[in-house]
Amino acid sequence: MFIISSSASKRKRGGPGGLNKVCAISPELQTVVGETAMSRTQIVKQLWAYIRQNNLQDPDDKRKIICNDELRIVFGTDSTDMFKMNKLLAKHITPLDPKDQPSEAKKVKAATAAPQQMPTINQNQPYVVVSDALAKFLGVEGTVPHDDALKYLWDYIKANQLEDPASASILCDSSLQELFGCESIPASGLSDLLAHHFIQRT
DNA sequence: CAACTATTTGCAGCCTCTCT
DNA sequence: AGAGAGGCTGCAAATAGTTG
Repeated sequence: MFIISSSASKRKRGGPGGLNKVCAISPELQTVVGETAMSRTQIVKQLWAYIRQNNLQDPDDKRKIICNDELRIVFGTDSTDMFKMNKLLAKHITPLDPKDQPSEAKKVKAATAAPQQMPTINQNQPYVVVSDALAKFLGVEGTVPHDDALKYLWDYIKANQLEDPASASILCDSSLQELFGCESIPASGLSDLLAHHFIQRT
């Protein structure tokens, strides 16, 4: 967080690839992050969300991670730390078919085109005014950070075990049915459905 | 080929503010 | 004015692909 604000001018290089490249996720790791393919950064993000959700951080040293049964299968150890975690993650991340990569990279590249004209990356994370139904679901008064809404939704889905890995879909409980108006939704379409509840950016 | 990209928390150093 | 306390900022570490 501080790195971006302090040295944004210094960090002009890098790009859509690297850690932002979408990779395939092993079945073991899929049970934790709930996706079949994600970028490394997203995987790490989801993993930390999972760790917090299940209180798997060592109280004495929050960089250390105590593995539950699922993480033990993934990492093959009872405990690890945030640095080793990235190393162990590499075993569960494999590059997607090269044919698929250009389009994805292109998409991100297009989004970051003309970087000299774009002030900072933080401007891509505005607050959005959400529908009453979503505001009620999230427990907010009407506005919410765009990314946090999706994150909260995933946290809720995982907490209530609403994922169906077999069909890569999400089973809607009463709250989600009220929000989305259907009994199940494809995991890949979650962000699109969520976007329907965004009224305007602030 | 080095730098950059994202993510996390702890630690060190610097700066500012308040109190004596 | 000097000293102490507290807050803020930046770096460290791992990962690998992309870019200049």
